[in-house]
Amino acid sequence: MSKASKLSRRERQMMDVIYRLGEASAKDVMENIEDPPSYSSVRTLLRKLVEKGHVNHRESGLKYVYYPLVERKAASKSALSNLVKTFFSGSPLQAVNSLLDMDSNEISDEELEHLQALILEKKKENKKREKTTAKKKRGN
Amino acid sequence: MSKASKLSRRERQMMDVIYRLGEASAKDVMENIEDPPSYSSVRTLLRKLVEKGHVNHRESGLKYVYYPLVERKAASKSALSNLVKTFFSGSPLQAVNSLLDMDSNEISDEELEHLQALILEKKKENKKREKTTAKKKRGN
DNA sequence: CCCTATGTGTTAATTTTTTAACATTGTGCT
DNA sequence: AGCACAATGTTAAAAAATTAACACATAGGG
Repeated sequence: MSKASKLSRRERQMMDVIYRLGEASAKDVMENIEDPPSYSSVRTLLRKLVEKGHVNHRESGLKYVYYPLVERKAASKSALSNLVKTFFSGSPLQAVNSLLDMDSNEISDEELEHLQALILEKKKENKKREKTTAKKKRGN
Repeated sequence: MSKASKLSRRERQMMDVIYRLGEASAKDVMENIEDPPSYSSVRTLLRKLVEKGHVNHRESGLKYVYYPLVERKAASKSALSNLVKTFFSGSPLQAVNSLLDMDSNEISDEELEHLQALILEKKKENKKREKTTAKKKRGN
């Protein structure tokens, strides 16, 4: 399992905020949690996240700004993969389906075309794979 | 925020297992958590999840089988929506992109065509929306 | 019937998480 | 310099989560 699965509830909420904002001060974090704990708690937890190696901070003027140590991209992949396993029987496609169906979601023509291009690429890959599979069969 | 964000670490792990399996006995849950707590703990937590209204159980022979009270579909949407906000700037499309790129992921031609069909539908919807927007503009 | 295996229920101790209170530090302004 | 402000650091109390230990119930095999 990934690091993420070991986070306590508050730690998880805070990591989410940090990923969402890219980087965040204690104040930022607090303002972006619903039902936030006290400022003091936020700071304590941030320090704990540093200790545990989930984030680091740099000084920015007076204050600290915290940023994740696992890159957003890597973290998102891991999170997605987890979600797909949990809710979509391990099929990313089912997840895609669900995403496209999300209302509140107006995808522009441009974006749709980009997607189409991606799909075409995938199809090409499939054809390639087909060939090599055929080769193998002949080999047997 | 959704119910899910209030779960403790163990509770979250257990809910994940229950969603993944559809339904699960205490033993099932335990066997599907890495670094699992003791059997006793699992049972205690399951009872807590019942109290809190996250799951219910039915008797199956001797044992209890637990199932989620929020349907998988609803829960998955909520989880996806969250993940999209956290890691993809609120753009489901970016998430789709990432999903399609997940290696370990061979999508069949059939599935790809299904996706293409979906995209075409979306495009149609866009055209419709364009029209109504145009109307509005004339109205102003 | 009796024993064992496999369940659950209850309770209390332990550990971790969360919170609050107080101390300290540095900057900028008057 | 002296004050107010906005930060962080430290410590200990309070609350919540996690664990373990023990009690009880029932089915099945010998």
